[in-house]
Amino acid sequence: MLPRELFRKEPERIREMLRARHTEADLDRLLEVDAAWREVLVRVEELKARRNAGSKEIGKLFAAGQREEAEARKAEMGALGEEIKALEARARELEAELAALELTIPNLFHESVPLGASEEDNRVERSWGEPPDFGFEPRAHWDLGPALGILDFERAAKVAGARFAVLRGAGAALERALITWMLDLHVREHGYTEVLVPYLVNSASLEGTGQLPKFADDLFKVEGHDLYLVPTAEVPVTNLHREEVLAGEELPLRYCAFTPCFRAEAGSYGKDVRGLIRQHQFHKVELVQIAHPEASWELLEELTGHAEAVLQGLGLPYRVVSLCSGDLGFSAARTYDLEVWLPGQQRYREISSCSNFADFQARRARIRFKSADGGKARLVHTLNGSGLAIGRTLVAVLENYQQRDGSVVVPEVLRPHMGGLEVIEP
RNA sequence: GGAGGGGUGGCCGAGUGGUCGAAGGCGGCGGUCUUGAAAACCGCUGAGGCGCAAGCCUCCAUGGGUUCGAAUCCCAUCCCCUCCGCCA
Repeated sequence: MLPRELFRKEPERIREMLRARHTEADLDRLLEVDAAWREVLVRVEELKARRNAGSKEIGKLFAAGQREEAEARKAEMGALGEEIKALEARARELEAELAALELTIPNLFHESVPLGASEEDNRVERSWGEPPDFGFEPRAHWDLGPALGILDFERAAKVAGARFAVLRGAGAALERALITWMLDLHVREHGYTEVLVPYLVNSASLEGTGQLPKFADDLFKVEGHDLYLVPTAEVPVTNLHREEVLAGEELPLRYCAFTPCFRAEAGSYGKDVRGLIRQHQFHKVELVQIAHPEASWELLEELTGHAEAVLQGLGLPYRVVSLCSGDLGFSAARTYDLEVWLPGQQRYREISSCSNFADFQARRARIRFKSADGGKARLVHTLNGSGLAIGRTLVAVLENYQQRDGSVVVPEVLRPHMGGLEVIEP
């Protein structure tokens, strides 16, 4: 959500942003409704001021025993009340429409964001590691996994449907090792506080971080309840501090959380239908920071580094990409994607997305801070990034550590978490 | 699921129809005192919106209603606590 002043004072800036994002929003209607709402509001408040003064007088007249005079005023105020009620209803209507429109406007983006229409225009910032040279034709994980007996898509389809997977034996252990190792790394090396949060969240939380109202189709909703399966830990973790005023000194708050993530993936039919890349349910270790506005851009670099440290620790080649204006998420002001090399597909694939939302989420979720030296409460900046998506990391490990005979070497850092296992064999 | 109790400012807590945006306390800020600090004492200290401005309007869980006037009365919903039931 953007500040209303901005719509009023600099609508052209917003129009320009919408163009650069290659997205549509009814800004004209928003401006029209805003003007109408303010007009009605001024009239309502005038009438209310009169009624308040009148009512106060009635109290005094009764106290003074002037009953007749008081009754006359009562009749007068009664008529006023009817008028107020009608105008107020109109004002409420307009404000509701304004609020709804406001939620459909995406965030302004940082000046460093490259302009462009699609992921073709994203900018590669740097890369790390070399794609391995196998000396044989590397296989994709959807061949490797089932052959090793650690991945079963068919039985997953039977118990749930498409876009689900069953991990088995060393596969399940590998997933679990990745989760534990990543959490430990962020907690012990990077100074994050681990939190374990609800996997079902209410609609207020989803509005706070920007998934609702625009992206309801991407979510799984629990029938008969105001509850949704979390699409990412970003939602419960950022909303931990919704409607709070934090102490400036304790910023930044750094949280990491492991959660399953559930996504309906509506509109991605036919995309990544094979393998673990795009699932209705996957695991993710998420990093969330709640920051002082002056520190957030630097913290985005830092947080991205924390996610990179995971890939480096696992020895997985990757590159860092700046999302262009057209590819940027609705709430993000700037995003770095980490893309890991997948030998089975001979391409880089997104494995982490690290964003600064500036005050966009904070305004929706009313997360503010106050400095010890007084002053007004100000909006915080929020950031988050995957550190990392576990399923895709498992894919990357299988494909990058495969051997000619179809076995997979376990990355060294994970071995202590897998009972010392060094190689996954059929 | 059943019965009962409750949701008030950064926090705790009083307030059952008008003078209440709300006592008191804690915390915070400023001051007096002090070499400095603590203690003590004094003062200040909620948020949002509209308006060029003076100023006005909202906000006591949320949404409706009654009334000239609602934190206070009525209805609905949500959340928390206690007990009972069920249950990993």
